[in-house]
Order: sequence, then structure tokens, then C-alpha cells
Amino acid sequence: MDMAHEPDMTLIASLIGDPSRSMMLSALMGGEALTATELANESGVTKQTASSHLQKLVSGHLLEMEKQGRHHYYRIADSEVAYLLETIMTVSGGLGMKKTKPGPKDERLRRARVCYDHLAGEMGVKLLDSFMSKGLFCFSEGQQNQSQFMLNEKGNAVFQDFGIDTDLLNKAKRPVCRTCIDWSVRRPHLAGSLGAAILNQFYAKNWVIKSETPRLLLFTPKGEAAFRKFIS
Amino acid sequence: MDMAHEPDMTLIASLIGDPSRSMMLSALMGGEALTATELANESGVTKQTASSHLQKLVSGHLLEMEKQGRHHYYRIADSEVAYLLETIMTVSGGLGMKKTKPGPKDERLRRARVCYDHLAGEMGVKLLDSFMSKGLFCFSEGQQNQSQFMLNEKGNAVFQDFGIDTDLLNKAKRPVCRTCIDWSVRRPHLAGSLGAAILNQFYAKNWVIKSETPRLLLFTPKGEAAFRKFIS
DNA sequence: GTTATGTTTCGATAATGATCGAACCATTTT
DNA sequence: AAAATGGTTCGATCATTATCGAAACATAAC
Repeated sequence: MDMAHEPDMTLIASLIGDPSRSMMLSALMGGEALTATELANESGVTKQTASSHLQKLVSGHLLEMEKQGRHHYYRIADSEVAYLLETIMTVSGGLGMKKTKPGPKDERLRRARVCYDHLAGEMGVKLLDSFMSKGLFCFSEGQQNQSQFMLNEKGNAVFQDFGIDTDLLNKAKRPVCRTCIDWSVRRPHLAGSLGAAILNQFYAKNWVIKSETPRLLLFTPKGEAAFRKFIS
Repeated sequence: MDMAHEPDMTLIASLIGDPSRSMMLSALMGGEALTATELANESGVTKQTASSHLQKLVSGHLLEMEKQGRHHYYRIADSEVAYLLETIMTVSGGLGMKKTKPGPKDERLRRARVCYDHLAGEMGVKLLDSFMSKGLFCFSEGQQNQSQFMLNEKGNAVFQDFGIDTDLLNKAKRPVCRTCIDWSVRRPHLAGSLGAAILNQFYAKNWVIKSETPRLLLFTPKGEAAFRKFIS
């Protein structure tokens, strides 16, 4: 893998374009870090092969690795990468490749799932629509004419009221607001550190719980009602 | 190429993950259809090899082909695919791979370029920001709870005034409004058939002209002024 | 008709890269 | 200390596939 004078896209796409590696990446889109052996099992290859793949994914900046004792935990490098993977799924899914019948499992994933660290699916899209129509954001001019999508005063107030420390988010380097086009609904939902913080609050308030099915999120009855109120 | 029971992402990513093929795709991101031999030259392989690649790209629904006499014209299949390619460039570009020094050429591309058939870059982002803050869109509930991002009455009026037949767009199957996260600015710009129609009007009004540099767009002095007024 | 150009098909070759077994390293447990 | 577990490195093998030359096909120009 040369990585120097190839056309930019090639390296990234070829990293994803291997069956074992894309299985690992899909598994990691659930949001939690997994160990090398877990990922080896997930992709059905030996530990040696998995190790080689993981090394490539890290040096291609698609994954990050953290040592904890004798375990090596791998996770998606950032929400930028998560975003790319969702986008590839968009294109893959919309095509004639739907020979894998879209069972009830897919139907539920279409409604609410975790995309790396934030809420995706119809519910995620509704959420962003609601925030937009309530006018919680502003577009500010950043340095060198690069405008930025930010929380305005009202937005800060709303989310602080919801239990999110927006000051903390604003200080961090990770962008607070980012949109991510949805695989199922083909409309943007909220990503960025705010998107992550919101999903965390949904967990904390017990509005949603993780299913055993990899990326699937299930709303509790209580959460369902609270969510409806939250976006109204 | 099996294409049946592989994980979804793999096929698409592996198609893009070949140097020759990604060169062809990059070339086609300029928006205009190219012939097989042109693409062969672009990617530096023989006609035979190019033909093989193009076949795979078509059957993977990344490209579409149209026969015109003895010429076979290839173009990006749809804006969905264009969107994916821009996203891969986002991830590729943001990384340590910037060994290709960002010269003045890159700087201009960052400002205004064509992304398949619509305006991208800082100017494209400003345009969408302007439309948003003017309130030209609405989010309507489509069938099966899938909300849609559409032009509202005011929006229809504004663009008809600008010389775009919005009724025609609304009737067609291609989505009118779609957003596309920008490679340089990392904020959404307008894609979809409306995005394409707007760029066409910019051409027609002589606000922008295509440069020899593949995807670069140059604003005319007249266009520069008119644009500023248009978004104010 | 013949010739020239654009494109594809076929077959063989070569290069790339995924895979695994075996050995090695690191950390925890006993 | 030894044993066990998680992980990586090395080397060889095997599969995949990009590549090109030669021939065939299609359309256009002459």
C-alpha cells in the first residue's frame, strides 16, 4: 500500500472495499469499541489476518486504536468516517443489490439506529427537522469566509434545559453541529458532538435502549411519548 | 465479481478503490459525459482495460452509458453517486495524505467547483445558507412518515423569477432538493435537480464559466456582483 | 464496396494482496 | 516462577484481478 502519489479516493475506497474489512467497519458502526479478536470473529478470519487488516485501517485513519492492558480496542476514527460509511450504505442499498430481502429487521433499522455515536433513521431526521423549524441554529461566518452551522442562544438554552452542557461542547475541537444524510430516509439528521450528546441523554433518560441486533435502537413506551413531546 | 451475498458496502467501495477506476470517476465528476477512449487516456490504461473497468462501473450502477453512433458516452449515474464521491474526497483530503501541497489550484477549487451537475465550494455553501435564512424551503411529511425537504410557495416564486421552471422540476422523479456536504467547507450545499437548474442558470446568465482545470468554476466580474446581490 | 475509428471480447500473463501456520511478544493470572 | 490469553510479525501460498496483445464487432467516413 503506497499511500503517496495515488489519487486520493483510491486508498480510502480500497480499504473499505475488502469483505473482511468492511465487515469490521460495519460492526464498529454500532458505536462501541471492539477488540481485535472480536473483530476477527466478526469478519470470520484468523487473528493474524485481522491484525493485518486493522493495522491498515488505522494507518488509513479510518480506525483508532487504544491499548487497555493486553486488549487492543478499535473504534471508528471520527464522525467524518462514520458519515462516509453511512453514505456508502446509502448508495449500496438503493440499488438492485436488494436481493437480501428487506425483512422486518431492516424496517426497524430504518426507523431508529445508532450511527457511530448519534441517532439515525426516521427518528433522527424528525429530530433535526424539529430543531430547524424551531430555529435553534444559526449560520455564522467563521475565519476565511467559512461559514459555520452553530447553536444560537435559543438553541443553547433548549439543550441546557435538556441536560446537555453546551458550553463544554462549544469549547471542544470536535464540531458541535454536523449533518449526516440518512441511509433510509435520504434526508439529513444531526451528527457532531451535539448529536452524540443528545443520544447519550436519550440513553440516560431511558428513552431508548440498545437492541441485541447490532445497530438497532428501540424506543421505550415512555421514550416514545417523551420524544413526541420533545419535537412538538 | 460476485455481487450477491457480499456485505453491501464492499462492492461499491472496491469498485472505487482501484486507481484506474477512481481516475475515471474523478474525471467524470466534472459533469460532462466522456467517451471510453477519453477515459482510457485519462486513467492511463489501454482501451481494452478501460472497457473492462467501465463495464464493471456500469453494472455496479456507478456510471451510466449512452450510445451515440460509434461513441459510448459514460457519465456519473446520478447525484447520489456524485455525492458519495465528494464524501470520499472529504475524508481523503482531511488526512495526512496532503503530501500533494495545496497550491493555488486547490485554493480556487475550494471556492467554486462543479460537483457533477451543481455548484459546490464556498459559493455553493453560501448559496444554501442564503436560501435557508430566507425561508424558501419547507419540510413536508411524505408517504410512510418520510419527511421531505421541498420548496415552499415563496421558494417556488423566487426561483421562477430567476428563470427556473420549478413546476417541471416538481413533476420529475429526481428529488428537487438534496444537500451535499462540502469537501472544503464541510457544510452542506444544494444538490438535487434544483441545484443543477441553478448552476445551469448561472451558465446561461454568464455568471460563471468553466475553466480548463477539470472541475474548477470561475465567476465573471459581472457574475460576482450579481451573485452577491442574489444571496443578500 | 473499402478503409478508418471506436469499442468490446477472448486468452494469457503478471502483480497485487488476502490468507493462514508457526513462531514471537506482551500482559495478566495462578 | 509457569501457564494462559490477547496480539503481532514473518514467510509462504493461493486467489483474485488488473493488464495487455490479438482478434472480432460496430459504426462512420470515403
